[in-house]
Amino acid sequence: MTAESESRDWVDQFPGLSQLETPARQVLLQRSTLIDVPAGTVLFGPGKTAEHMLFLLEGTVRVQHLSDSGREIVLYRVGGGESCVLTTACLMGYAEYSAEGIAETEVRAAAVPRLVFDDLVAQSPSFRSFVFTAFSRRITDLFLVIDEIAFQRMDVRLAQRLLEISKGDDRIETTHQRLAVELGTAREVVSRQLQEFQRRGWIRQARGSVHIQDRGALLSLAEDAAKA
Amino acid sequence: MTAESESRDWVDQFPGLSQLETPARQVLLQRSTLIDVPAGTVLFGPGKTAEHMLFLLEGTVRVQHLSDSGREIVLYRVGGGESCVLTTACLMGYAEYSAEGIAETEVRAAAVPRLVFDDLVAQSPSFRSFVFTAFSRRITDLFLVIDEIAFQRMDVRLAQRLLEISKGDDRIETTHQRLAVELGTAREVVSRQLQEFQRRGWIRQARGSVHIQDRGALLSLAEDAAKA
DNA sequence: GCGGCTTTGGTGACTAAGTCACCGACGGGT
DNA sequence: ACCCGTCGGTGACTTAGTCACCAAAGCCGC
Repeated sequence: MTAESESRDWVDQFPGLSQLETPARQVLLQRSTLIDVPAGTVLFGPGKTAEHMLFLLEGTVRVQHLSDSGREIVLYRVGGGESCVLTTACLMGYAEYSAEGIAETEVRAAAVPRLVFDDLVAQSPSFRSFVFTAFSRRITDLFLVIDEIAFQRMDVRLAQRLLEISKGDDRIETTHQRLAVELGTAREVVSRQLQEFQRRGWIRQARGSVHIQDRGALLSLAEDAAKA
Repeated sequence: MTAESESRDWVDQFPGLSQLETPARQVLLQRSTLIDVPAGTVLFGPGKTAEHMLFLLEGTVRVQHLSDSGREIVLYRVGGGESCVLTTACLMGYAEYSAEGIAETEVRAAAVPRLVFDDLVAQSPSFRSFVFTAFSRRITDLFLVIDEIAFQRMDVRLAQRLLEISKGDDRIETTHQRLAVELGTAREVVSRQLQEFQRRGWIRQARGSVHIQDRGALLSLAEDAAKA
């Protein structure tokens, strides 16, 4: 597959755009730019104005909030086949970013300029639907995040995150501090929970990494949420 | 002012729609319906599909989330001159409500049918801008809610809420249980904090109400957030 | 290879918040 | 007057967050 045909096809990677009308699809493909950025790049953040809407093709972007008090919390992740509504929000609307987006892996994305985005929203019913769907999914997701922070026990949340981050692989490369930011808690709390997990034989710890030993046990703890 | 001229003018109550093009304004006015509902009405909630977008003219709507575990938390309020993006989200997009909206006071609103809404988004640049602004404001608001729940002390949050709810009047008609739902915490926690406030002479309690005695003290506690 | 530095993780002691179980007081109804 | 549901108070306990440190592991320059 040549680079050219690849750049013609990226729209197909978005389930929400499968119904996209041919003219709109043409506009999207012709007036967007493919970009590649290395892991760790800050894609957007306070003070940076967005002039493009991003459609993620590969990789994941972590969106986190920096509180006034200097603490951080991970809000959500955007993966391949999704668009980043936060850039959309700032494209069209209101104020600045109050959160930053960081490439967790190498990221490939299609950048759509502001004016093209606006035009597509006006012209294409299915593009509109895609955009609003993304917004409402994000909002209901945030409701769940709030719920989790307010009412869920830390051990359950930590187990969920470990499983979520590990994605199949049993070895997780991360520090206690980073896990604390994931959950919006303190490093000591994570350290103590991990010790307890290790004591029970569910994980093994090493400097800078966690090794899952008993995925089933973590899973059943993580799913306590449902039964409660 | 007759009922008719009043129904022609409601668009002016929305700062975000001041730039609205005349044809769009006509469509909005002619194809919307004014509704009045008494306090306590559930405007939307799980299982109810929305066929209208709501523009609030008078009153406030409280949006709260019901967690699986049966607990609740107040997410935000929508007041006069604002539109309810959650209904918008569900109009256009994805899934069902995961939250419910309750009229806190008597509410007057303009209801815009789904198709008219879609049409306006397509036709009017400034309507688009209004809608996206509302979405992004809501999302950044939710970020702040998350931040508050995760990192703010309960006494500070309670003081903030008391001031916010009281809006000038020193007498607040509410129960400890309701305040607990506001903050997503337990009733006992609220009771104990209120006792402490009373001990310090900041408030006076009575069954079903709280009387603010020292607004300044509450305010300085509430603003601790900034200095920390 | 050594000495200092930073990053990472461990720990105890304490405070804040949430949970559980229970009680009593108030305020309508009938 | 009595019953009952709502409202608030309380003690005992668990969980989470904070603070102040410390020690071990990697890193870097020399």
